[in-house]
Formats: sequence, structure tokens, C-alpha cells
Amino acid sequence: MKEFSKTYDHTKVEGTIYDKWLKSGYFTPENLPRAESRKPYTIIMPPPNANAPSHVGHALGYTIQDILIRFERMRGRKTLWLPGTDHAGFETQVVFEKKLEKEGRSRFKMQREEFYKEIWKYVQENKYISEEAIKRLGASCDWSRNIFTLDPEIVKIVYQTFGQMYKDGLAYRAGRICNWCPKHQTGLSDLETKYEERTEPFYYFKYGPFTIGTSRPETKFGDKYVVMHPKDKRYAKFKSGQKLDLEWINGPITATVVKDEAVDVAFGSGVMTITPAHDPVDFEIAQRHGLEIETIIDKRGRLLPIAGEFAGQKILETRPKIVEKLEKKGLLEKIEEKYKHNVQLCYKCGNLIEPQIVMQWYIKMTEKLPDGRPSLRAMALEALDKKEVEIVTEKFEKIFRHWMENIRDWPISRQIWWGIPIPVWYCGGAEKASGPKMGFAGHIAPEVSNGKIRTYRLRNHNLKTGDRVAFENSQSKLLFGYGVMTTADKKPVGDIQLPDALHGGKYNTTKELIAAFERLHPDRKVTKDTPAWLYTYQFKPFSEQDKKEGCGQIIISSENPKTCPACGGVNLIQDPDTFDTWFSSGQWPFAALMANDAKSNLTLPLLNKERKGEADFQTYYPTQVMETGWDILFFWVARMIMLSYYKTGYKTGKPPFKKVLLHGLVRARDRQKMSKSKGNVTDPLGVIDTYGTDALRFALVFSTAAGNDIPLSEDKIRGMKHFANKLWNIARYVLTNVSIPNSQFPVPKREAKSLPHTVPNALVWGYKLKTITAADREISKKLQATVASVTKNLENFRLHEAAQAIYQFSWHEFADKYIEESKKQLKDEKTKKNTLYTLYFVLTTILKLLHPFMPFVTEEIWSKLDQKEMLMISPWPK
RNA sequence: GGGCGUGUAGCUCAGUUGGUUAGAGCGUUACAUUGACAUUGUAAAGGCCCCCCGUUCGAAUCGGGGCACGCCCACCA
Repeated sequence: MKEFSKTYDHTKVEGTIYDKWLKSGYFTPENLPRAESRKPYTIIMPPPNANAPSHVGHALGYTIQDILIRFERMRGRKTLWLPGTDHAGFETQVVFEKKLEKEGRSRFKMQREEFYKEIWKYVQENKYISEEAIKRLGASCDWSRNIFTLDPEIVKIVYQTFGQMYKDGLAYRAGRICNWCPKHQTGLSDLETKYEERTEPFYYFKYGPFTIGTSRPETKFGDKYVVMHPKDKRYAKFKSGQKLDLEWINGPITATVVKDEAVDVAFGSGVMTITPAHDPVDFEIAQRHGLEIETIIDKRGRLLPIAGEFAGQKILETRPKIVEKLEKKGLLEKIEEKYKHNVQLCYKCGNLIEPQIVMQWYIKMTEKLPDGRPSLRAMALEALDKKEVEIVTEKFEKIFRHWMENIRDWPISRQIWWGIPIPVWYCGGAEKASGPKMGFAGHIAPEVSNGKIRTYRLRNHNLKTGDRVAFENSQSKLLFGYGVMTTADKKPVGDIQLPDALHGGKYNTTKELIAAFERLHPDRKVTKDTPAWLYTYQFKPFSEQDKKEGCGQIIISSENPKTCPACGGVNLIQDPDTFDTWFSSGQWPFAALMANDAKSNLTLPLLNKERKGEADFQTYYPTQVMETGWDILFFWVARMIMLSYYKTGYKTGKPPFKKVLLHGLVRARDRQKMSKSKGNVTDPLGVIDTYGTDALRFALVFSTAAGNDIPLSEDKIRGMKHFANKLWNIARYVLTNVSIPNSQFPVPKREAKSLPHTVPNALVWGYKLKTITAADREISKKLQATVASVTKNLENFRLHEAAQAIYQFSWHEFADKYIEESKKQLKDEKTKKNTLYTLYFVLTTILKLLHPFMPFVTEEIWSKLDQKEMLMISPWPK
């Protein structure tokens, strides 16, 4: 019998227990004594952001995962919980830029290398802090396999996937309108923006014979198209293409009438002017009609020279001045002061999104693969249909499907520096195409060009030599060509002359090219009525260097290529962008395992033997459970399913994970979202200091169904601390019972399999049983029911019910009833031994049942029982 | 506009496929207790399980409608 303090003091226990676990090596599945013959059970930990301060939301996830892992480990599975860290590109860069801002600095005044070095250092520090926090939560993950999304082994896999996607035509580059945050100066996916309702003035201006309405007068400088619905009788006298001279902000302009069905007849005056470069709807209209696109606002959100006297000013500051000017010119008709509408904001900084036309890399979501495999979306949906992947929290399956059905192509490039650089080089250094006609030198997607480089000659357009152009199918919006204009010419628009003399094209006429295209894409008919099927438009070069002529070849390479394989040019320009963080973390389940395979110098902490030949990917994939917050269902889970099926799943039927378990947000007790500004943030480490890890863990999973948001109050955590203490004292009572001298306390000769009076087992206990009381029978029955309930509920991921069952039994059955009764039974010689057996057996069983939830206090009590093995690996009761 | 969900004790929430007297934590009230327990125990109060209709021998649970609230997605110049 060891020392047993009157109350449980977590501060004295948690550190030593965690060290003991670490030293045991049992976090590493290969070290588990019973694991060899058993099936692997794998959970990949959602890698915390490298910038992240600890948050109870994270604590919830780690707790749930640790519960599952400890449960399965005790059940004899070969249990791997793989930890890692996410560089979290944009998120981390935003946090770091805020820090710079406080120091009066800015990334726009820094060299890229310098910036990267600093942020790397910052991330390393935070990574350590975050890992320590995970340890304090008691997480039994395999630290020997700890991995980071920027580890070279991961980057290599990410590059390989990208290259493969490019070859398959899934990854493509296009210049189209995208969400642009002027503060951070990067494009963002739709998921990275949010909407907010604003009440702002809505202005009506005179635009020649029309009245146009707008909430954004500052975008109106370049407006030279006036659009109305083709069936709007009020404007029937205006014909499509008709030119009108009229007075506008900075003097007289010529406007062109456009008829388009996108116009809502009922809204405003039914007439609008368009700003294609800064509005997605306008952009589409411009594309449909082949209109010129003019940029009004620069990447920083300031007006360009087209704005005349307003050039260089920030748009919001300029708005009233422009209205004033228009009013003075007599062009302001009226102002509707309280116009309610939604504005799109950057989800990080809350600044207005200013759509811009930028070259971005995209991943096709809905198009079949060239080898006949279904689209990424279809693969993911099929996985759900076949139940290869199951979303356990079932209400999210519907949400997931709904989102998938409306998915659009995913922009994966970001104009930020913190992240994995896009492994693409553009050949900008060799003069190849020449001749009297305007030429296009560049790349046409493999589906059209058969993967070879060709030079096509374009006739007449507004392009100048050196301009970058993209070819896009005006119907599918898919880009299939990209390159640089080479020489001037003046013939009609819209034709491509083939073959080109230089490369001996396979298609002799445009018709043939179209036919070839259509063979590949039977769903995309190209008709005579869509003359602009090869849509061309002009881009600003993305860098000065880019203006230099080259063959425009796109080279995908994980290492810096020295020369262009197509033309031999040496002036290769690396794509300046980085991948969306989710492009790399979307590959995490297989990448993390494969990368560990690639690390040859790993040694196992306990056995000190190399893990060679132990192919992690072979052994541990597919993983069993993906447990994460529902807020990243689309960001992450969807992408993991799609990318994993693309990479390893479709042919093998291997999903990245079999079950998806989603937990809710941890909220303050009044259901408010926790936020620093509200001052209601619960710091998990603070809670752990005061109440102990076990109390926090139990409070997090107790009495809230999976997937629901969890209101967490200090009262609740305190209550669970009381429970830990109760458990402690149950053990203290059993082990130090005053009336029984220590020497008489029975210690089982081997692991007892069941209660002695349900299946009498004298061999185990070395005693013959004498009198079994009603109380003994009762507690035995209840214990069995509890074991069954906890086991079943854990198997079904109903953690809250398992927790409730064990809590009820321990406190209100065992402590309140049986222990009270035992005080009498121990005084009677006839029932004494039997009572001791029962006390001991029930105690050890509830320690096991409770261990996944409250690992520290249970392991500590266990250590006082003179058991050979640690509780952590002791067999789960049946 | 499209989709998903919630409504149960004063508060926060459980209630697996329909089945005794609907539960827990915290809070409240009374009593007991320093005895394994910075307490804990015993007991109590507190519920038209949002409303209406239906299915059923039987509904908090299933179906339809209504009311209230929340979330996600899309978005009109």
C-alpha cells in the first residue's frame, strides 16, 4: 500500500505520469506488447496551425481523439495517432503580418527571403508551444512520427500530386476574376470570404438617356457598356451594339448598348453599366459579349490613372468626392440613403474584397479525368454512396453533399510568401516565334495540343507583342492555353491559323481543332453561334521580367530547371505564388504516412531500432477516423476525400479515412462564441492548472452529443474536478480501509476476468468465496451493464453517453450504494472477503473504463495497485 | 433565394432503432455528517417534452402543418 493523499492533487501527478507514458514508448504502436497480431487503428491528428495559440476548441478535438485511441489501444489494436503541424500559409502570414504591423513594419517593404526566415523562426517557436499544450492534454500520440507540412518529404509529395494533376489536365492556370483582398494582396477562395449586411447609400446617376443605379460609384470610371434585359420593353428602342455619346465623370464618352439576360428588370431602373474587371457578374457579361475589360482599381485598392484626378486614391475615400463631382455636373438623380445589401469581406481582416482579374492556378472539380476516372467531386460523392467514407455526425452528410453538388473549381494559388512555392517555371527568355503575322507562342493544354508546344498565329486583336494571353472556352470557362504574343498583325478577330510552320501542328484548320476538342469534351459543344469560343483577353504581365519574350512553356518541376526543355531558353521565371494551405493539408492522410516512410533515419524511442521495412503507408492506411471541427468540413475534409481518392483511392477503393467525426464549437456558457474582444475565452492551460487535465477532458465530452456546439462553463469543469476527486477517494477507501490491515488485502494472482461471484474464480483470487450478498449481486449486475454500455457507446462514437454511464455508475451506484453497504459487510467475517474482492474488482474495472476519459488520475491510482502493466495498455474489460 | 438543424426542469444539455414513474450537471429547499471525499450523503421542489393534426395498443421519439430561434451556402448592379 502506497501513500495516498486525502485529496487528488493533479499538479503533482500529471507531469510525471506523462513522462512515464513517454518513456514506456507505448505511444509508438510497434512497441505495444499485445499489438503484433492485431489490426492497426489509425487516427491522423488534424495538424494545428503553426501560429496557433492554444484554445479549448483544439482541446476538444485532441480529447476526443485521445479517448478513441486509448480505448482502442486497451482493446489490443495496433494504435497509431500521428501528430503534426500545419504551416497554415495564409492564416500564419496574417498573424505574422499583424505582428510586423505593430513593429511598424510591412512585408511589402521586405525581401521575400528575409520575411520567410523570420516567419520560419516565429513558427518554430509556436510549434513547440503548441506541442507542449497537446502533451499537457495527455495526448497519447506518437511523437516519433511528428511531422510538419513544410518538411521536404511532404513538399515532395505535394509537388508530385500537382504535377500529376497538371498532366491529367486537372490543374490549370487561368486569368479570371477572383476574390482579392487589397490588404493582404492575395486571391482567396470563396470559402475564405464572408458576407456582411451593410446599409449604405444607393446612387442613381444619369447616363445619357438612362438612369443607372450603383452602390459603388468609384468603379464607374471605365464604364462604357450599358446593359439591359433583351425583353425589357422600356428599352426596346435601343439596339444591341448601338453607340451613344454621353457625358460622364471625366468628360464625354461613347457608350455601347449591350443586351443580356443577367439584368434584373425589376431592380433599380433595369439598366446598369458594368465593371467587368471588378465584379464577377459583370465579368461574365463581358465574356459573353466579348467586351473590352479595363482595370480601374489596382491591387492595393487604389484607383488607376483612368480615374483622372482621383488616381492613386483609396476607393472608399474617393466615393463621396465622385458623387459630389457627378452632382455638380448635374448627373446625380437621387440617393436612396438606406440601401441594404451584402458586401463580401476577407474572412481574416474583414476588409472589403475587391475582385480582380489575376492569373491563378485552379483545380478542376467537376470534369472527368482523361483516363476515364470520374471528376474529383464525383469520386468523393461515390465514396459516400458506397459508404467507403461515412460521416458519422449524420446531419453533416447532407450539408456536405449539398456543398459538393454546387462546388466550383478551386483556386489553389495564393499571392503570399509563407507556404509551399508553386513548382512552376515559365520560359520567358527565348525568342522562338517570329514572322510577319501576329503570333502566339505558348502552351495549349494537352487535351488540345497533345502535350506538345505549338505556335499559333492569331489575326487582329488588341494585343501587343509581349502581352500575355490566355485562351479560354467561353462556355466552359476553362482555360486551355496560355502564352505570349509575339508579333503584330491586322486581320479579323477570332481565327486561329493552323498549322503553324514552326511546330507542324496536327490540326490543319480551326474546325479540326474544334472537332478534336469536342471529342475530348462531348459535353461542351462549340457552335458557330459562339464565335468567341476561343476567347482572348489581355493581361497585365505579372512582373516586369515577364515582358521579355519567351516560348511561354510551363515547366512543372520540383527543382529549379536550368533550361527550358522546349526551346532551350535559360531565362526561366518561377511562379511567384504559393499553394493554398489546404492543397497540402488536403493530402495529409496519405502524405503524412508516406513522408514518414521516406524519413530513413527514424528510430523507435524504446526499442531503439530503425523502422525500416515498416512501411507506414502500407500498414496504417486507410485510417480509421478523421476527427475534426465541422467548421473545416469544406476547407479540409472535402479536399482530403477528393485528393486522396485521386491519388490513391479510386482504383484501390481505399479512402483516406473510414469515418468522419465532427465536433462542434466550444462556446462560452451563454452560448456566445469565444473571442478575445468579448473577453470570454477559456484558456485550456489555465483550466488545466486550476482544475486538472482530467476535469477539462471530462467536462468537454460530458453531456453534449457529437457535432453539437458545447457550452463550457467553469462550473462544469469544477464539477468534473470533484468527480476526479471522488474517484480518488473511492480508491483511497478501497485501498486504505481502516478496518482491514494492509497485509490482508487480497491481491489477485493474475488479471481477473470477471467478478468472482458471477463466475467464481478461486484460482484467480486464491480464496474460496463464502457469502454473496444482494448488494454484491446488484453491483455486479450494474457493473456488467456499465461495461457493455461504455464499450458500445465508445464504439459508436457516443462519447457523451459513455461518459455519463461511467460517471453515474462510479458515483451513484458504486460509491453511494455499494461502498456504503460495504462498510457493514466488512465488519462481518462471513461477507468480508467477498466484499473486498468486489471492491477491488469494481475499482479496477472502473479505472479501465474511465482511463480513456481521465487518463492521469486513473493511471496514478493504478500505479498504487502493484500491477505489472500500466493501465494505459491493460486489457479493456468485457 | 437554396439547404441543414434546434425547441425537454430555473440555467446548460442527454434521451440509440416508438415501450414502465422522462434523466444528468449546476442552481434551489430541508435534514444528516468531519466518518474514503477542499466535503459528501439522504430527501424534496421544479416538466401540457413549443403548438395543432395524424399514424399507432402506445409518441419527447414517426409523418404533415404552424410558431420561434440558430447555422451553412449563394447573392442584385
